[in-house]
Amino acid sequence: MAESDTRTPRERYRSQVREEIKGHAWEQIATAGASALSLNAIAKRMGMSGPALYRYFANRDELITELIRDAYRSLADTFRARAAAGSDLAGLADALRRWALDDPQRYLLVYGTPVPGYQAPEDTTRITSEIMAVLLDTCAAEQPPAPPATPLDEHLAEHRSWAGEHQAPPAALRRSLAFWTRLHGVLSLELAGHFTGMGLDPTELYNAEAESLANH
Amino acid sequence: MAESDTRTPRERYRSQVREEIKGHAWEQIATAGASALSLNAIAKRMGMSGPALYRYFANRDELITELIRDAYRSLADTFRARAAAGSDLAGLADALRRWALDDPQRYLLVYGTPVPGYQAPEDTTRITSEIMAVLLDTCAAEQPPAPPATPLDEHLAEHRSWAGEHQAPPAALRRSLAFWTRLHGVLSLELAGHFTGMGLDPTELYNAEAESLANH
DNA sequence: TGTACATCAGTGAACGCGCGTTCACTGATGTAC
DNA sequence: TGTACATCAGTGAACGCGCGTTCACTGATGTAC
Repeated sequence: MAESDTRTPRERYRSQVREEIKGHAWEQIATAGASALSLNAIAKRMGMSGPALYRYFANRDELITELIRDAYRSLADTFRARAAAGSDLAGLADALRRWALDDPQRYLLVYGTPVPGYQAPEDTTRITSEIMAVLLDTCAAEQPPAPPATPLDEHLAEHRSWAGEHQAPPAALRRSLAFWTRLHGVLSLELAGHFTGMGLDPTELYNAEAESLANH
Repeated sequence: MAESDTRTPRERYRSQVREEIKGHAWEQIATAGASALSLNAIAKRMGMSGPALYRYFANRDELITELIRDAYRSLADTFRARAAAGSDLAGLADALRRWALDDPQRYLLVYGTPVPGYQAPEDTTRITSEIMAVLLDTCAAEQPPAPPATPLDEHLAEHRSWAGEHQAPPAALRRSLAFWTRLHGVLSLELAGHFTGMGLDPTELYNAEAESLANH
């Protein structure tokens, strides 16, 4: 595992500071949201002057892009690790929920209201494909008995480019998408605070959806 | 219908300008998002000086609060109108989707990433109750035959404060929540742009969810 | 091992900008007699 | 119908603020001989 680090000390230092900057960026996002992210404020907390950060990121957008990319990556890695450990659909649902609740602002940066005018880097769609591939694998592996065909299956049979080269049957495509949209439905309402004051536990809702997806 | 307007000309003028301000606020939100809403910018577009707006709103937060309230109200009114016209569950799903797509930023202001530090006015929970009441009525009215009891029903039986005085059976509570979370799931992913590049039509997903809710 | 040079991290001053918000004021509109 | 006064919409100047970003610079670190 421990490969020798062939980078020069300067290169190591650079990436170390970059990581530190990103760490402070996440802290700031956690308390004030992504729209309030400020390079000057990060520098101040690091005990540096504002312009110093421009040695590490070309500008504010590049930093945000990097944070978004990392967020996508961490979810994809989480999913892959779970699947590699032999997890079933319910396990993936659990992984998604933990990932979201572990750092709500990270979830919201990816799945919340898009920053207007800002467009995500293109490799995010590639990472999304990775995530969907794990989902498709799992859905295809544990297809429940006799899944009835639905009208949606027809549409998906003709629009399956998002599944890439994956050979999943229509029912698996449909289940993957239902997994994705239903669980995000509970999560996004929960993280936006729409269950507070309703006097019920979103976890119960989430688990019920996950279970219904696993058995249905 | 046409009640006599007992307000003085000045009062009428005031509320007219207030509405005009809100109109420009929505335009601005539509193009740059809620976080970029600026009183000065609104004033400039109206051909007024910045401080003039303080005759109509105490500050920026009060304006945003008013916009959020209006957004909630418009959805509740839409729902009630549909239900009053004898709509079924599928009709409500359609109403929700139209309302969301008609003005995505209005949807996102209510159901998107919350503005950090800002807390919604308390009467929004009351309006949400109105919306849920319409949903519960509809679900209770067209209960599908022999709905099987689920573990979630137990939880909801003990946590039904959000349903107010509504006497809906457990299955109706469950169906209402599923309606709410599943349709928001498709909508929020769609409006955040997570289906672009996937090569499928979110409308098909949405309709399939709506139909599955109506028949199941 | 020591010296000469190049690289590069970080600083401090400065730029223009737009923001929310206050204040004292002008001028038009409405009200009371 | 006309005059005196009060109300109130809107202005312009000013406040302090923090933002992203540039630039010329210092000083430490690494490299070549």
